Amino acid sequence: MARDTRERLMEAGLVLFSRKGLAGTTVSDIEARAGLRAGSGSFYRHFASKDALFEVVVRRELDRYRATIRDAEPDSPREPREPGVADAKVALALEFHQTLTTLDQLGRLETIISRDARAMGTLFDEVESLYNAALDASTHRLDQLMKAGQIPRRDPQALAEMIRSTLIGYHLNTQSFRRSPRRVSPADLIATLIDLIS
Amino acid sequence: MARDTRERLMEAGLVLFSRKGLAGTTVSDIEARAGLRAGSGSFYRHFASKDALFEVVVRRELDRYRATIRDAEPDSPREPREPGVADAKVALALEFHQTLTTLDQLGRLETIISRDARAMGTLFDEVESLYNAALDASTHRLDQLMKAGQIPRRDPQALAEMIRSTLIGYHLNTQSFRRSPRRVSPADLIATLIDLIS
DNA sequence: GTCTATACGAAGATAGAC
DNA sequence: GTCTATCTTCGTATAGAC
Repeated sequence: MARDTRERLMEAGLVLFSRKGLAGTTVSDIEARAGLRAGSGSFYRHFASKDALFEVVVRRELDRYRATIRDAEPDSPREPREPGVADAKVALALEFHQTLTTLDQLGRLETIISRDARAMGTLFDEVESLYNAALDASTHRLDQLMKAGQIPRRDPQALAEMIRSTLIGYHLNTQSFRRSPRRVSPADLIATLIDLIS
Repeated sequence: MARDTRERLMEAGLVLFSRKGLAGTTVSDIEARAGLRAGSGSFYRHFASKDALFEVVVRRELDRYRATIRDAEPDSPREPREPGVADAKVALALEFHQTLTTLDQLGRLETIISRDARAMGTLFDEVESLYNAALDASTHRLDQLMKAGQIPRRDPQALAEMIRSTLIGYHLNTQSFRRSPRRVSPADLIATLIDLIS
């Protein structure tokens, strides 16, 4: 038992909520997974209720999400000076790849959201605004690339939405249907996307 | 009470399973929504158990899905003779629009799948193969368009996967975050997609 | 075919020993 | 801080009256 019990309970909750949903997860399940005796009320020495744990877990994942985004996006909007078209492609590829990685890391939160959005209460609004912020940032970046003549001019908002839809759709698909030999790799998808945009 | 009770129970189950999941839905909920007294066991005069209803409901939606696909895709792979590039664009737009409509109609099954895939047992495999069949059909169509010189040549499989990801991602996004004035309409999305492909 | 009433078990939650 | 034991609530499911 390396980490303390409260920590293990949160980790267990995260996994189980994403797998079986809030209603489908019992406190006994959580105790068992955290190394406690299932059915003993030991859980309640650490959290007031199952719902309380749920909120704590979701909030923490949300904070992690924010941190990941902050890290991925340094405060200064790096504008490469005199960038070539190739640079733009590389930058876009990196950005798309980063988004997929983030989605992977945050997969559990993603799953919890799609499953128990209604149980999340106000936290749901935070997720939504975070999502919209990311979309706005993407729109802005695409707009700049267009103005710089690095990619053809189109409706930047529609394009941003399309790209985000693609990445999220791909992510969710590979989550639901985990085809063993994935027919189209993330690299292939991104390459196609870049090819189309530029 | 226009339709008979069994029918109303199935309808109620469909709605509630997609909203709150299998575990989150109680038989009493279902009874109430079907116009029966909640808590009376009247449900059990029509179905052996909650799980039994779940299977029946999912199977019926699956059959509807198949029927929708069959209707949307006439048996003869209509190959327009001497088609212009404009024709190809129109055909693609119609196809994408059709896909979004289907996803909308089948939204509840979609939600149930993403929520309770594990509870679906062998039905899940049927959904997956259906999904893959649709993807293969799309790949084939794109390949033909490329060979006919109507759209630029690319990896048809990657392109098909990308398009499908986009449509599903868009659909799920607008489901989860129902922004009232949708920032990018389905038409905008499709237009962007077509613009990029051709 | 729906109701009231109820048996039964599963799950949430608490008390108190160690 | 975890355990055993227990209480309570709720949900599944059945029995039998109407």
